[in-house]
Amino acid sequence: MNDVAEKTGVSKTTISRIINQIPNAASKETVERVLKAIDELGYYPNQVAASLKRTTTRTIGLVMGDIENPFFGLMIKGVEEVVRSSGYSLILANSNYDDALEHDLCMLMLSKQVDAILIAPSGFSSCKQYAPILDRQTHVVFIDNYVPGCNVDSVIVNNYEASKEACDYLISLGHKKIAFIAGPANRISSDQRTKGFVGAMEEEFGSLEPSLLKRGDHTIAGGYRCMAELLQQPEIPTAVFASNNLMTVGALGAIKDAGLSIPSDISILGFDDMYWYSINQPSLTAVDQPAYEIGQTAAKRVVMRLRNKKQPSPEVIELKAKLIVRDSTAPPQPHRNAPKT
Amino acid sequence: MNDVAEKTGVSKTTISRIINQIPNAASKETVERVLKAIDELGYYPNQVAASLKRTTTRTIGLVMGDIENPFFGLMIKGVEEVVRSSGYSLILANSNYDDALEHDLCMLMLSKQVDAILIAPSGFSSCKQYAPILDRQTHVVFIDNYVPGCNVDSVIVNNYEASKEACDYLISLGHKKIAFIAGPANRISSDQRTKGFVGAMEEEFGSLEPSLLKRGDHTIAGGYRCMAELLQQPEIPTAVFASNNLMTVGALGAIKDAGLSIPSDISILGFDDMYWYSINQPSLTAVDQPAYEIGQTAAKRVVMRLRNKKQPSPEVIELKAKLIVRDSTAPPQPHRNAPKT
DNA sequence: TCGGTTTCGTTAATCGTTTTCCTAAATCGA
DNA sequence: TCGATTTAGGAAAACGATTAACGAAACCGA
Repeated sequence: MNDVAEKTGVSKTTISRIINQIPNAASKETVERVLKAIDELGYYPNQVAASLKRTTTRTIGLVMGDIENPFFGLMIKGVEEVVRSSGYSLILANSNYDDALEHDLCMLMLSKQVDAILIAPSGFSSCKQYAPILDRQTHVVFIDNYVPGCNVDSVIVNNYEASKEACDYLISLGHKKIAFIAGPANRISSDQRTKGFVGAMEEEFGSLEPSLLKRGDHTIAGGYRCMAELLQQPEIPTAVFASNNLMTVGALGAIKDAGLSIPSDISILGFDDMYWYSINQPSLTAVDQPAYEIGQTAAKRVVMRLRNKKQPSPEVIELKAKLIVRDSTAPPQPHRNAPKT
Repeated sequence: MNDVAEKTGVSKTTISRIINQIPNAASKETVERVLKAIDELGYYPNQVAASLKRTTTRTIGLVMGDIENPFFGLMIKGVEEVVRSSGYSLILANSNYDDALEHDLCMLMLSKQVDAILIAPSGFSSCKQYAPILDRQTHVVFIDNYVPGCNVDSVIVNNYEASKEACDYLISLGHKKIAFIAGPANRISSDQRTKGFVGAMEEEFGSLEPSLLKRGDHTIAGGYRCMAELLQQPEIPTAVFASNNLMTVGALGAIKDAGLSIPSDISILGFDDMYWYSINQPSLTAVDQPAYEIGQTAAKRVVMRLRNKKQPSPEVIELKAKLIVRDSTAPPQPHRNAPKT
C-alpha cells in the first residue's frame, strides 16, 4: 500500500477509500491513476490488517461432525454457496462427533474472530456446554440439530413427523414386525426420529417390542451390526427403517450377506435420500432431507444477522423432509425365506 | 490482554510469552497467576492481530471444483484432518469448475494471507493462468490434477495406468466393443484416463472406433446422456467404462431405464470407488482412487513446506489407483437383449 | 462579496498482538 | 570477590490496514 502511495503521490487514506469504493473518495483522474498503479504493482490488500481494524473478518465458521458423509457434504455446499456469494469466506472444521474437539474448534474460530459460527451440534444434551461460545458477541446458528434450552437460531428438519410418516407408510403396507435402527440417543435430531417411529408403532399396536429397536451410531458398520442382530432373531422383521444414510447402507450390506432379497424377504426404508438410491436395484424408498436447502437456509440466516441492525429473536426454522416411495418397500410376503446362516 | 495485564500487574510482553509457551518466559508463580487471570477473565487471544504481527495466519486454503462430489468430500476430509492436527485452520471454497471464479477465490485467499493454498485445478490447460497466484510467496500444492508447465507440488493418481489396466481387464474378459465415457478434455487427470483407455484399445485392436468414445462432463446427467447415446447405436457395446463416479451413476441410470441387466447384457466399470458399490445389486467393479490419502498427502506436503526451512524442489507425487473387480463385469454374452426402446 | 456546501485530500491514531532491545537481579565459576 | 552468564521482566516499535478529524479549493446562491 505504501508503494502505491509513493508511486502515485497520494495518501494511503485515499487509496483505502478507492479500494473500498467509498463514494466521492477521489477525482476521476486520481482513481484511475491509483487503480493503474495497483494493477502494475500487483498490489492486493492485506485482509488481516483490514480485519483487525474493522473488527470483522468477513469469515464464517462451520463445524460439522462428519464432513465425509455425503449428506453433510451437500449441506456444506449449500452453506458455502451462500457464504461465498454474500462476500464471506468459510472456515471448515470436522469434529468427528467429539464433544471436546467440537468445543475447541469453536473456540479456535472465535479466536480467529469469525463473524459467525454454524454448528452442527455433535449431540450435547444440554446447552451448558455451549455457553462459553454463546456468551461472546459472535452470532451462532445451529444446523441439522438443535440444543434444547439454547435460545439460538436453529435450522432443522421435521424429524419426528417425517419419521412417523415413514413408519406409518410401512404399517399401511401391512407390516407389523417393523424394526428400527436408531442413531445416538443424545442427539436430538436422531432422538426425534426414534420417537417418531416409536410413536407410530405405539399408536398402531399399543406397544413396541423392544427387540425391534436397535441402537446404531450413524456409521455403516453400526448399521451392519444392528441389521445382522435383527436377522439373528428367531422371527426376523418384515421391514426395517434405518435412521440415517450410512446405517441404511450397512443394513443393506447385512441383508445382502444374509442372502435375503429386497423387498420380497424384507422391506427397507432409510432416512436421508442419496443420489444413487433411484438407480440401485431395487431402488430405495427413503425420507428425503433437503440437505442443500438446510445449508443455504442456515447460511442465509447468519448473513441476515450480520447485515441487519435489528436482531429478531432466535428462531427454530423447520424444513420438511418427505417420503419418497420406491421399490425397496412392499407388502410383507406370507412365506418368506429364512436368512441363510 | 490489557485487562489481564492490569489484573496481574504484569506486562503484555510477559503474557504473550506465557501464552505462546516461550521457554523461560516467567517464573512459576507468575505463570500461574497469569493463567488464572486469563481463565477468570475468559480471555482468548485475537488471532487476527497475532497473524498481522506474525505475518502468518496458520490458515490453509482449499479450492475445489465440486465439493458435493463424495470423492472430493473424502479428499476434503483427508486434507482437513492433517491441516487441523498440524495446528492450521482450513478455508474451503468451491469453484464449480469455473476458471474465473477459481482464480478469484485464490486471490481472495491470498488477500486473507493464507499460508498455503491447495488447488484442485479446474482444468486450465496451461500454467499461465496460475502465474499470478504462483508468483507470490505463498506455497501452492495442486491436488487431484496437475498443470503441465507449472513447477509445483502436485498430488495425483496414476490415471493413465489405472485406466489402461481397467480397460485391459475388460479386454481380457473377451470384450471387443468397449465404450468409454470420458470427462472434460482440458483437465489433465481426465485426459490421462481417456488416453489410458485409447492406448489399451489401440494396443489390442489396432485402432479405436470413434463412436465408442463419448465425452461427458463429470456429472450424472452427462453420464446418462452419453450412455443413452451409446444404447441408441445399432450394435450396442458389450462393456462400458465411465471415467468418474457421477458419470457411472448416470450410465447406470440409462442402462436401467433401457431395461438392460448388468452384467449379462452389458458390463460396466467406473473410475472412483464409492462406499455403496459393494452393496449395490450387482456390486460394481471400479477403479479405486485413494481419495482420503490424496487429501492427506497433499496436506502433509504443504505442512512440510511450511515447517521446513529447506525447500526441496517441487515434486509430482503419484498415488496408485487400483482396480477392484466385483460383479458388474463379466465376459460378454453371445445372445444379448437389445435395449427396449 | 460572503458564508455555506461539496469535493478531494491529508495527518495521525488505532486495532491487539509479537518481537526487538533493554535492564536488573540472581547465579556461577574460578 | 569479580566478571560473565542466565533468568525474569518491561518499554516501545512494529504489522498494514481503517477512520476520525481536519483543511484547502472550488463551487454556488443571494
